[in-house]
Amino acid sequence: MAEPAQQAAFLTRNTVEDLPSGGLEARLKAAATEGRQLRVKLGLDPTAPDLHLGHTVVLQKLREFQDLGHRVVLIVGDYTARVGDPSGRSLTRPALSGEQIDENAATYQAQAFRVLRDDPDLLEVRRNSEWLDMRMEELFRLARTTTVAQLLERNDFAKRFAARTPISILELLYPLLQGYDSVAIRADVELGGTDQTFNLMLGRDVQRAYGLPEQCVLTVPLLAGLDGREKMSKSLGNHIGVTDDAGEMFGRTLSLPDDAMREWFRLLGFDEPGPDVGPRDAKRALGRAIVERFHGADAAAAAQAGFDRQFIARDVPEDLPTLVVVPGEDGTVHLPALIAEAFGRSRSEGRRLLTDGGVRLGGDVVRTADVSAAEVAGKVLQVGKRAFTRLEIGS
RNA sequence: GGCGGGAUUCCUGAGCGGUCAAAGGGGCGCGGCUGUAAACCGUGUGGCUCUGCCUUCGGAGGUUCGAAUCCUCCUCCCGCCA
Repeated sequence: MAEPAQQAAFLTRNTVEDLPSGGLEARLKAAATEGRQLRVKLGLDPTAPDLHLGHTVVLQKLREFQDLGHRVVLIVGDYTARVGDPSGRSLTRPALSGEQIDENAATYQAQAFRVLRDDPDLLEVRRNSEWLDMRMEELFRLARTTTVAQLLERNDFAKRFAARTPISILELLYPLLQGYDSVAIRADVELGGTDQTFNLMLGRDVQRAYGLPEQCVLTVPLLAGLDGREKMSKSLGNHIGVTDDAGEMFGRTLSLPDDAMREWFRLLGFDEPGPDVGPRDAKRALGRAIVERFHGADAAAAAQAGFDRQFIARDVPEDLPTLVVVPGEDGTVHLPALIAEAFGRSRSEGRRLLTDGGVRLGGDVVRTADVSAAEVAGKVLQVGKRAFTRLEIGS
């Protein structure tokens, strides 16, 4: 294992804050003296089933800890998810069922393993229902550790309080529950996005109140979404899922605004291309690197080839699905119906697409709703630039 | 407990009782220019058996020839006072 100072320098690369300042190095030294691994905590609430690239930034950092021999403790927030996080505007977010949480949790773990090393010495997966399903008495003890004033220091809360928008008690309790996780697993370090700084720091207070050493806090920047503005989030639809297929990953990456590209390279841990590489090629390199990480080099090459074929050569992709068409009695087919069936849109939308010139048949724009069966047989129906299906006549 | 405000289509946010499937903006779709970038331009954005018809404006009733718009009750949200 490398010297603590070197480790600290390596681990704080591309992070925003290391709190308290220099705390990580001190902790690494102490651990080295005691001859033990650090316990590095990350909590994830299994509220949505899939991880995206944004999550992998912090996972990547955890992986670095693992590579240095430290132990990652991944906490699946099954209990907190069950309560239903009331923050944000999603007033109607329903508390998830136990089964659904179990399912999500399993998916999470599987996806996290695409980044983390699944080695029992280096990874421990825990669920916070193990300790959060506590007696009132214990909750009282936890609640005594923190004052309302402390909680209101959080920017988020402060703003809402000032603006007189509602803050539920449950929301106030959330940071405490998260902090208790740190107590339960005796975290040496906790990681999170910059939006988690307050919660992570509060974990220190909670640990202290329980007579434990306080964890160090390491925050990583939030990865911007595909729009280049908001942080990546599934609900904003600006994400790339870690389970997306290779072509999807590559294509979506290319839609990233240039401004956000540098940051993506950095946060995702890829080497930036030199200054002589133009933005177009740099982004293609980024796309390949991303696909390669999750699907391998062959898939990355194939994804790029497929992309070039489809969008540069304007050719139809390989392996397109076939839709069997049954003509009407008069021997014609109704295109809006086909569009609806093939691409999951409504017939009305299909009609609009036709009049807007967004539909191609065998490469040529069609604007008529009804065409003869002979005209469509064996041809490729295309909507927009991305949706294709081959048409075959059936009976 | 008292008083007041609100619930509109993906989001936001307009909406004299008829001309409202419902303004504007955002987002998104399609088209153009391009590098599936940005910026910009055009266009569309409930459904359908589509010159019309059907279902939508928190829920249930009611008034009316006619209601997103008026009344009643209900549910939920918010603020102020206690």
